[in-house]
Order: sequence, then structure tokens, then C-alpha cells
Amino acid sequence: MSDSKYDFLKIEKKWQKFWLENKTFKTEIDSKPKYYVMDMFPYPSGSGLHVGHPLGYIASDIISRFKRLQGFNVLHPMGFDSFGLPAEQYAIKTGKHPKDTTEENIQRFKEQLNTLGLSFDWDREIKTSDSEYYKWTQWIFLKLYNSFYDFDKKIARNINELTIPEKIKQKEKDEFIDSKRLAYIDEVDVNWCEELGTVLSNEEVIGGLSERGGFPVVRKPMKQWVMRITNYAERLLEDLDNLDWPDSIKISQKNWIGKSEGAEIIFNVNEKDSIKVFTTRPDTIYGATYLVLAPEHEIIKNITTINQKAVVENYVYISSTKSELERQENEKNKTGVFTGSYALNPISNVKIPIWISDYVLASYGTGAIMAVPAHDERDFEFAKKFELDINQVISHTSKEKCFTGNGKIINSGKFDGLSNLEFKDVVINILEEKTLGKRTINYKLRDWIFTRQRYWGEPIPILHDGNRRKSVCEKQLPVKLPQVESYLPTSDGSSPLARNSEWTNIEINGIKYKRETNTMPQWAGSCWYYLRYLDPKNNSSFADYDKIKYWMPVDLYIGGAEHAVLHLLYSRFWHKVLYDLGFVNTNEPFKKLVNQGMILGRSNFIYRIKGTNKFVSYNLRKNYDYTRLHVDVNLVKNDKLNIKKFMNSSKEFKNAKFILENNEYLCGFDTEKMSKSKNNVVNPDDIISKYGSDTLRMYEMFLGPIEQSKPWNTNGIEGVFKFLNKFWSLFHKDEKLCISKEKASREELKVLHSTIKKIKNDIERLSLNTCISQLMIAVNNLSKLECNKIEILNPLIILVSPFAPHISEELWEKIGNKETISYSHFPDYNESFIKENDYEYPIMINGKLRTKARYSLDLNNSEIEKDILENEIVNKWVKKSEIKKIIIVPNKIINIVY
RNA sequence: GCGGAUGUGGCGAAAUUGGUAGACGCACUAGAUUUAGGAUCUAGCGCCGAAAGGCAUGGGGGUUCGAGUCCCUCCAUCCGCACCA
Repeated sequence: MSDSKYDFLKIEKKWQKFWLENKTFKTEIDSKPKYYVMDMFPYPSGSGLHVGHPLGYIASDIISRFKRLQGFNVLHPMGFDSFGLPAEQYAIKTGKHPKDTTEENIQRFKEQLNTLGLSFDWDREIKTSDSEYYKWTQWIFLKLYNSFYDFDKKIARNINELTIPEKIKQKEKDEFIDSKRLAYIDEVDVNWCEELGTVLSNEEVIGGLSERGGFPVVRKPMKQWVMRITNYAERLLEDLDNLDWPDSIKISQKNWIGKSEGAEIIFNVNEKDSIKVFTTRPDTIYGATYLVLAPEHEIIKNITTINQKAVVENYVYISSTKSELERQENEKNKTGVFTGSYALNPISNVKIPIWISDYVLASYGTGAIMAVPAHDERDFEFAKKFELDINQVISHTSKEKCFTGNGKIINSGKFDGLSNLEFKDVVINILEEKTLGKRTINYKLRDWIFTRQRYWGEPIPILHDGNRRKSVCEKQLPVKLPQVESYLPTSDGSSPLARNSEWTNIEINGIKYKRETNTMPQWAGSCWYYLRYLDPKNNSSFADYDKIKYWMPVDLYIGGAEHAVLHLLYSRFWHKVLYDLGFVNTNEPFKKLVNQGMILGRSNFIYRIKGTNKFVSYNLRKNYDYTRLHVDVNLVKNDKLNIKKFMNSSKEFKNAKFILENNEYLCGFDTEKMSKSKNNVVNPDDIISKYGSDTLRMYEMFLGPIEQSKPWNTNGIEGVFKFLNKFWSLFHKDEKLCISKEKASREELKVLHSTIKKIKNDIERLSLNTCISQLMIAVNNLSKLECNKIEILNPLIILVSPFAPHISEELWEKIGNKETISYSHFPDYNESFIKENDYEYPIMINGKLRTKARYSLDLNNSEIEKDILENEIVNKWVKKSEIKKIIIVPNKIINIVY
């Protein structure tokens, strides 16, 4: 009767095939309410999935299946972010076309995803490297290129609607228009990574090294495409408030945008020259004892005195050769030089020296500051080092010499005695009157450098004609990636595409153009993929507006926190532009965001006694001089080493000896990233072949809350496997299907209904680990009751199905249901079955449970019972006259206070 | 340095609003079954204590009849950001 054992391999294959062939999860617009659940799509890397990757996919799948059962029309798509550096690096090494390797990897990913029983609508699959997909990425690029931001109306508008100053020459007109476009070319200092042969965005540089590969990055001026994301800074910031996102992500974005309110103040140097500084502390203006310019500041050459010329030029030169990383090393030891010139403080009319230092960044504010050493730590350090004046202008009792808090104004002429917060406004008003300054808002956010000198990315659909440009007309899209001889970047820093002159040179209406040879960054494709899922095969637009109106916004977006400021900020930006231009109906793309935690590896260690081939068990190791070695986690179970397998695993260990404790070899353990070198990679395929994917799905959820990072530990998996076997056994007796049509007892109904209630609540608040516990309790209770009644089992299968879909479908079919589970409904619960007949209350006296005494009463609605309480219980434990009050928490507790 | 998250048994962890802390699972212990191993079932399992009872949610303090939960303070770990004026 092999047929009636829980043969998970057979069952899972059967249903995976069924779902694919019948397109069970195909979705179309209909009259039902919609629910859009999405995962961050993967980059199809060559190494396939490890056990940590599917965590989010499993969670989103459970939600999808649950919402379908609740009667929602659920959109749950998947795709691949298939442009990217690794495929290109691999192509450089092997000469294999990235398209081919990417395609192979995608096939492998899809197979792996399908063995997990994920309910994706594969008809909506997208790949960002498909020309039918990037056609629309290019189209959106052109929309950005042909738009400007109208600060009065606070929306993006078509560039044709831009008001252009009258009576200017064509060239100036073009320049003016270009200065407003949301996508524009600029000569900018970029993060150039020699090793990768490309420019990186600020977000891709971490501590002066490239995010991918960790190669050094230097600043270098280059012509680049840039996205004017800064125009949207305020909206990107404001709209965060209405999103149901984790606070940590909102705060990261807030910090990244970095809004600060303050003032621009003009310090005159001489008749022609003046310096504009940005400060958030105009209230400390009387304490400004010197100015500091960034070494890149343009005015330096005008104001440097002859005496100082040599030192200044030297300093400026040295700064320009320093990388970001080297500059950061100076944080505690500031450097700088005096220009020889002085500027006039516009409020106090005091002359103060002008210095240059690289602690002032050219890219923030105006690239110049007024230094207030008494109330700013950086200025304080600089002033101390170069013996500049320190004037305290805010009174404080702090022992620190440098005080950055609030207080009363002092040493500030007639303004003494004001609070510094009041004075801030006063100063700005005076400056505005004198036209020597104004209220300003500054953002840390920089415009987004959008070009990469790579092959494997979207070509930018622009044609060049000398200094002028022309966008490729929409009908000509997509601009397809051409074949090239080599994928290596060229030595002059231009893209590999420049090698293909046939592709690069193009003639339209007799005019010769050169194509833009740079490509878009990897973020481009992922900026809008959630929209393409809605209408993936549309030829005439990126997605039909009615479909967008029906499905948007994404109700739940699950993915890793590493995209907090990159992908999530860029796609919000693009979405807002599309919203302004009338292509989408919501101003934000993702309503609710959940970050799944990373799954780390759990490494195991063995302890070799130095100079021997003898290994000592974990707790005995301190008695020896040992070295710690990683041991393959697949040779270890519950931290006990399988010695036989271990000895056979390599020649080196064939004759190994062991010092055991209690006849076993115990391994040490630690949590580290999963990696081959640490021997701690667990492959989902192995787990599936041993326990099945239903077990894997449930166990991944059972590990803990999905938001939390946690180490993978295969130790507990048997518990979930046992649960599925028990669940299967509920339906079987002596390996034969055995179910009954009898009416369920009250006790059985209670188990069922309280489970429904708990599961419904817990799925909705994404507490999937407690759901599994609840199902375990239900199955345990029902098997104790030997319940095999269809009245209970039918709904129970539905409860289990989002978590373990294969076994559920199989049992569902076996017990005679004609349609698949997807056609059924999530059962409702009835509170009256859940309630006990008799309530049992612990009686607390003065907050302490002195006794295990309990009493059966229904205190929720009966006055009479309260009398019984007073007469029978209260008098037994405390005198009625001493009682101050009786606190009754319905269904929970009675607390008598005396 | 700034910001965020976390801290509960041997381990993973529960505990919507303050209401019998440790559900559920792993590991462990004992018993049943079994030729043995495995599997399954039953019972036990925070710490101290023979028991009664006492002590326990990183440490210290507070609010409350009652605190893992709220407030203050300190400590540890992890993750971001980092000269942003």
C-alpha cells in the first residue's frame, strides 16, 4: 500500500506538474477585489539558490494563497533582474555571451523555484534584459529626458511646456532646456572604478570602495547622464509618512535625502568677490571667526594673496589627487591653508580670515562654510589646530568647550539675551532685508549618475550630432544591444559598445549621428518592473492604463533591507514622474513593505590537537593545544559529528583519531555568512529530497519572525516533518484512507474554530511562525481525539494549504473534493464554539496568585455570579470589608485588591 | 560619533490592548513497543529546594493591585550612515 504512505516526492511532483500545466495561478482582471503581492525579483546568479534565498518567496506565497482563499483576485508574479555585472564579468573571462549564461541561470532558478511549490503566474514572467522589456525602460528614459520639474505646480511636465526666456540664441535656448530636463548630460566628478572599468553611483560606493568587488574608487570628471532626482527630494521625503513601511527603511531614506533647513549668507570679500555659505545655525553668526572653502571652490584663485599662492596651489593639488577614502582618514586630523584674504561678516561687520580645507565638501551646500568653533565640533578642532579665534555666543554650563545645544545668545551685540531659536529668525530676516542672505533648504541627496561604461545593460536611446542631441524616436525603440568583439571596457573609459562602429554610426534624413554608447545602471530595469507585470506582453504601451488602475498599488512588497536606499528610492522617483505625466494612478508604488531577514549559515567546528591527526570533542578541547577547523555541516547532526562519514569524506581524515565525550564527538558552532569556504552552505534541493518542499516551506517559516535575521539550523526540521506525517495520518488507518461523515463533537469543533481564528489573525499580521505552531497544536489535539471526521478535516486542509500546498491538494483530492483548493474559501470561525462552557478564573489577591484556586463562573454578563464571587470566594480569602476593589479582566483574571 | 534593531530555558522561539511568562518545536531524561538500530507512543523538562515555597524575561531604578510589555538609566550584540556645516 505504498499509495497511502506520505510519499512526498511523488505528491509534490504530481501537483507541481498539475499547477504548471493547468496554469492554476493565471490571473486576469475580474470583478473580485484585487491583491497584489510581489517579491523583489532575483538577479539570476550562476550559483543557484541556497536555503536562505526563498524565505521571502515562501512568505509571499503563503500570503498569496491565503488571499486567494479569502476571495481576492491575487496577482503574484515573478521575473528576473537579468542585466548585471557578474554575467558580464563571466563573459569577459570566457567569451560566452551574457545572454546565453543568463538564460541558463534563469532556467535553473525557475526549476528551483517551482520545486518549492510557489504559486507564480509564469505567464507574466519578465526579464529586464529582454528587448521587449527594455524597450519600455528606454521609453521611460525618454519621458524623463523630455520632462522638467515645475516647482510652482510641484509636478513634472512635458519639456514643450517649459517657459523659455525670450530673445535668446538657439544655443542658449538649448542649454536652458537641458538645464531643466529630468535626464541630462553633465560633466561631473564621478566615482570611477578602474578595476570594473565603470562609473558607480554614490550609493554603490561604500567607504571609498566599490560595493561589488571592493575595488578602489577615485573621483574623476566625466561626461555622464544624470537623473535630476533632487527635484523630487521634498516629495520623496514627505510621502514617506503615508507608507506602511518599516521605520528603519523610512529613516534610512530620510537620512539619505538629508533635508536641512537653514540660510545662505553672503560674506563680501572685496568689490567683486563674495562668498556664499550655507549654515543651519545662522543664530551663531557672531561666533563665526573664519570661513572655510572646499579645495574645489572656484573663488580660490581670485582671492588667494600672492604670499599664500604657493601653499594654496599645493594644497588644492594634493586634495585633488586624494580619493574619498583618503580624505575620510583625516577626520580626526584636519588639514588646511590660509588664503591670505578676509571676508566681512554681514551682521557683525567683523573681518574674518578665509581658509581652505578638505573637511568642507564641494558637493554639499555652497561648498563654503562659516566656521563657528565655539558651537561646532569640526570647526572647533580646526580652530584649535590652527590657533584661530573661538568666540562663545550661546551661554551654557556644559564642561565641554564646544557646545552644540540651545541656549541664550551672548556676545552678540544688541541681540544678547534672546533665545538662539528666536535669534535664528531675526538673523535671517535682517539678511533678507539687506539682500545678503536668505532662508534655504539643503538636501544631502545628489542627482543620480545614470550611465555605466558596460556592455550588459540597456542602451541609452540618444543620438549625438556634435554637441547637439536627439532622442531616438519612440517608433524606433527598442535600441537593441549589438554584438561586440569584446566585453571589456575600453581604455579611455568608454563603453564596449563603442567598438561596434557599424552600430554606433547612424544616418537619419541625411544627417550623421553617433549613438550614445553608455548603458544604463542595473537599477533601471528594476525601477518599474512592478508595472510591466500588469501587462507584460503589451506592444503599444508599457502597461494598459485600465490594468494599472485595477492593480496598483502593490499591496505587499517583500524583499531584503539592502535595497533600503537604492532600488526603493529610485523606483519611487520614477513612479512619481510617471504619475505626474499621467501614466499611473498612484503617487507611490509600494503600499506595504516587509523586509525579510537574512538567513545566515551555522558553521560547525572540530578541534584538531596541534601536530596530530587527533580531534577532541567540543567540551574537552580546553585541555589541549588545538586548532579549530570548519567541518562540513552535512556531516553533522545536532552538533554531533558522524564520525564514519567524516572519515570517509577525505583521505586526510581516513586515519583520524577522536577523543569523545559520552561516546560522542560534539562540534562547536558559530553563525557566519553562508559560503562554500566555511562549509556551511545548505542547498534547498538536498532538504527537499530528504523531507520534501512542504517541510522546507513550513520549516523556513517556523524558524522565527520573517523580519528577523537568523542562522539556518537544520536541527529542528524533524518536528515539522513529523507534523506533516501526523497530518497525513489523520486521514489514514493502517495505511488506508479512513474518514467519517459523522457529526463533529463540540470538543472537535472547538479545536477547529480556535485554529481558524488564530491562523486568520496571525497570517494577517505576518506572524507565520506562530501559525505553524497553531497548526501543530490542532493536529496533535485532533489525533488525540482520533478525529477523522470530514466536517473537521475539510476545513483543516484549507488551513494547512497555504503553508504546505502539495500535501493539502493531495488529501483534498483523496477525500473526494472535485475542484482544487484554489476554488474553495477560507473557513469562517464561530466564536461560540471557541468559548468554554465553564470559565476558569485564576483568583489573584493584591496582584499575587497565592493559590491555585480557581472558580467556574461566567462573570461576563451575570450580576448574580458576582454575588457568588463575593460571598463564596472573597470571604474565603479576605474579609469583604477590607476589599478596596475587585478587578475583573474578562476571560482572564480576577484580582482582589485590599 | 550619529541613527536603527535586538537582548526571555541547553537551543530556535511564544506571549494583539499591561493580566497565571516560557505556547510550539529541537535537544535531553525515563518508560512502552522492537532481535537491534530507526520509527512511533506516553510522561518529565527555567533555576534553587526533599517539600512547602522562593527566585527568574541583559543590569539598576520608577509608575501600577499587577510590568517581558510603559517611563528613566546603564551594559552587550548586530546592522546602517559617517567631516552633510
